[in-house]
Amino acid sequence: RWRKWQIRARIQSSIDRNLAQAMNELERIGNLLNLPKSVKDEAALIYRKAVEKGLVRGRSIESVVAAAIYAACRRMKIARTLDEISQFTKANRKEVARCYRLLLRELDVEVPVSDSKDYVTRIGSLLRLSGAVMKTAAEILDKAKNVGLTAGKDPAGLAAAAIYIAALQNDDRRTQKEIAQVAGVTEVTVRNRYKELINELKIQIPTQ
Amino acid sequence: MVIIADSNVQYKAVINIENIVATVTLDQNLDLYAMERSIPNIEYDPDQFPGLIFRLEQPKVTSLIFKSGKMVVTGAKSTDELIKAVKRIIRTLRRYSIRIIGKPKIQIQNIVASANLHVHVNLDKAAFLLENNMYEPEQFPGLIFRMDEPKVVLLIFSSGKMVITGAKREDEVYKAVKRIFEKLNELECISAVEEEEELEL
DNA sequence: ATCTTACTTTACAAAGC
DNA sequence: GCTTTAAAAAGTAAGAT
Repeated sequence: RWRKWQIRARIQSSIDRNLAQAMNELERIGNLLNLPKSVKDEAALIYRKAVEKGLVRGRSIESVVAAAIYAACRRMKIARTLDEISQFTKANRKEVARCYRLLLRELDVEVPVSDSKDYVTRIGSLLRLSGAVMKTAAEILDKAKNVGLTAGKDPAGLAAAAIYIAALQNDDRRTQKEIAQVAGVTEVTVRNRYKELINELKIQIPTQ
Repeated sequence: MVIIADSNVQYKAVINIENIVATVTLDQNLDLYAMERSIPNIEYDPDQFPGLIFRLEQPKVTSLIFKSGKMVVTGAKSTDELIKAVKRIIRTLRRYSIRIIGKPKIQIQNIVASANLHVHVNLDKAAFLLENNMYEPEQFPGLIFRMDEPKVVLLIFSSGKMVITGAKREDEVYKAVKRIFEKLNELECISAVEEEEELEL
């Protein structure tokens, strides 16, 4: 009936208004994170699903947008931590993480387990490392995963340690400090992962 | 501590009940201000939290007491300990001339347990094959699995150790551990722990 | 560099904001 | 949703020594 059509139209317009505001936020945060258009498009798709399912009610548009961005990054294999993303919102990491979990549970969005090799790409580009170093780091991470060294560990910390080793092996020494900083982990974590990788994978470090 | 050994499958789990959360209902209202005045070592700050905090040393539990006469008791490691603790709490209240009428109704709301399967668990594979799971190593090292029957949540670590929570009866804990072992085994997400490693624990 | 303390996750109730 | 309580798992973090 007319009434029903009217209700539907009203709901649609509220969704449209929400989407319009969300797309602005998405564009803003996405640009601050230097995300490619493909990731922003993917995040927009995820966000649209969330609004249509009414998941944004009672939550800030901004934190759901941030969660959608995080999910999109994971799907597109563009490494960004929840901390990096939430720093551009008024919400904290915990709130964005809460929204992310909601998206995972309520939407049919498949998100692969985060891959430390994606962080090699991320850290590598920030430090302008050579392809050779990144390739070596990726190989180290593959071996580590095969022997069960990576389970439960922060992929950013694993990638940082692998890069530290790979850089040494390729005569392009980087300090644990600079790697830790761009990876978003502490030096202690890099050191711990480093020791473990060296010992368990029997990696020889060029002595200097 | 309960050790379960099953001859059919090579299944050996060490299970520990770590914490029981229960509610206790006293059919009467309580004057928390009067209690705070007369009972020593009590915390009561209604601006911060509506409940009064009372810690019992033996058995070591903590109870939150509300003016409605309802309480929450946490920290017990067994049902016996929980019942003993509730009796002592009420005896203590009476000792400080707080009138308690009738007998308390105790309801277990949640049981938290830990278990060790003594195997390595391939979390990446489990995350891919198990339903209703979440594995976000950036956020937390354990895989979170929501089991339907018994309805509990398990935090599974690659070491084969785990946390089981959400159970309302102890047998649900044992059932859940047995079930997750069988499930992980069927999905081939389990591998033996080296004897050397086994010994160090 | 290593130690200690503390926070991440899970479930659950209570009464009130 | 938050506040408070308890407890485990393993990883990470922060501040002190």
